[in-house]
Amino acid sequence: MNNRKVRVRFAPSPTGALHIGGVRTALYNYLFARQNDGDMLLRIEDTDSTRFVPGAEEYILEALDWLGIEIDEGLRAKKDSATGKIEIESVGENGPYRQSERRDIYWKYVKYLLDHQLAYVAFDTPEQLEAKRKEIPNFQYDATTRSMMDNSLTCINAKERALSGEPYVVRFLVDPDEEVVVHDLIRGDVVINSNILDDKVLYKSSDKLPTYHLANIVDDHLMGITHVIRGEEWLPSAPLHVLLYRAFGWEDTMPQFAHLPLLLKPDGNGKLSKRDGDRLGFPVFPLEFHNQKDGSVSSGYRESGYYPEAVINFLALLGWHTSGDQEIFSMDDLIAQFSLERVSKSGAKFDYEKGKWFNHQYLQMRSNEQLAEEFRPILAEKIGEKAVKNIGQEKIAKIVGLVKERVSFVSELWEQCNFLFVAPEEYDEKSLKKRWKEDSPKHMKELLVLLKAQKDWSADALDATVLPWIEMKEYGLGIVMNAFRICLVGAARGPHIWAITDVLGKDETIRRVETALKRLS
RNA sequence: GGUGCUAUCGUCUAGGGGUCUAGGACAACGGCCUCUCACGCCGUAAACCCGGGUUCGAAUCCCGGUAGCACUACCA
Repeated sequence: MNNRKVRVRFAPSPTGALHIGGVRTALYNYLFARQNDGDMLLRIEDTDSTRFVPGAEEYILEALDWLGIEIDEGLRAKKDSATGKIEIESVGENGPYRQSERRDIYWKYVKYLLDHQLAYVAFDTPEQLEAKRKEIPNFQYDATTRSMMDNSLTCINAKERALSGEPYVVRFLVDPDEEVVVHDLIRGDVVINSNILDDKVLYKSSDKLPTYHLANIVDDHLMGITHVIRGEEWLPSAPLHVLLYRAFGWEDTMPQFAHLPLLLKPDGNGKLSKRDGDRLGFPVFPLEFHNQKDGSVSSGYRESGYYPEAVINFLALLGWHTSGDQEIFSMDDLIAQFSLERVSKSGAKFDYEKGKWFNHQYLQMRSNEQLAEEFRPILAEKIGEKAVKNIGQEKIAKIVGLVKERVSFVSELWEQCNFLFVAPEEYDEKSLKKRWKEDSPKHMKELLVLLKAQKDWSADALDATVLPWIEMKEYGLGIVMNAFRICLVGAARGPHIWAITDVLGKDETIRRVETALKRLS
């Protein structure tokens, strides 16, 4: 058991977009697999056909692909090099990797349980169960109640009824008064008395599919899964899973469990939900999702301008931390340093502000050339493709380098540097009030003369011309420079003034001062 | 209601009997830098849920309480 190759799986349900909490679960699985030279599998758990959402599978796979979470076995995204469209490919010998395609496999195991009196057939309809729940407070289908229900334990002709097509389910027969121990890698031993467990439905004849619990155990066993790393919401059903492994006689190869703390709402308490994102204005999904079932559109981190590395880094630290002070982790850092033992036990509130900070960090690490490339489409939208071409990548990179430290997202670049591409249309009132003085027009007129005569337009040369003049006239550096800045930028903001004149060039600089003089005198 | 899990600054967390007058990061606030706005740098404020016990000594171990969360489906 200890010598087995580490194999973990991420097993989402295709019921919609992949929630950010699910992404973190996938990430931790991936980190654990990579760290131990193991395999990361992806299996689709679609045993509830009624909840299937078209496109969800593709979405999940594409999201993991975008984030750099690689799948070794099972279903994964394959990008068509020609069209860029995402296709699904299946790799590995243990398929199919979609539970709905594994019907035949499961029946064998259901039969085994039935044949060994470890499970039984029940005919109670949902309505009857509902009535029972109303009739008896805290009703539970278990050792204390199964004898009064309609099942193969209480009727003689169960086989005939089932064969005749009467709908039935198969329930797990849970023995009472047993202390079931679940060893959890994060929480230690969790002991639960089997009395509180109910006889879970393992299989329904209506669609010939098992429920999650049965399919999950059978697949994990068949696929050689060694570690089950999943959300804390599964902890209460873990004892049932242990019992199932035991029933099948698979205890010696039963995976180890690790139940991850939940991602909580930023405000108040409770699990982070899609609604919270809508309400508070941040995405809870990695990619934008167009729900084909209900037509809704949900925003995604990718479309909001996040870098996958930033999302990974942010998510990794929501529930896990090293003993040191390191905050920035590349995927390789995480693989090297991650450990399940250091995962927190308590839920983590989702702090969107910190997510922004991470993106800021990663944006600063990018080269100006890279950023210029990313900024280009936005710029083209603002000033036209032709103008962008005329300016050239090199100059755009230079401009981006001037302002990148002020932004967290590429999309914020435009508002920080628009004045370097387009002359100001109007002048910010607040800036004028504070920085445009009575003498400013006079100052600007004199400055204009100086600028026009200037041959060397380098920052140093301009500095050497303008500063002594201000000093000699005793105008005050701040007063002149800020007025000058208003002429060029339209407000009291932006990079160093000589960086601006450098980008603008002599002609444009002079033109802007003249325009301002005309409008502000 | 039942069962389980959890509990350190507003948030993510470090710490696992003495080194804790509790460390880091985000956010907040203040200062420095400076022609502006940012960035950056420096600093300030900010926490051991409560009560018992064990111990010379408890944020740390134990018990109880409280609170929060999760689960309690022919959903996953």
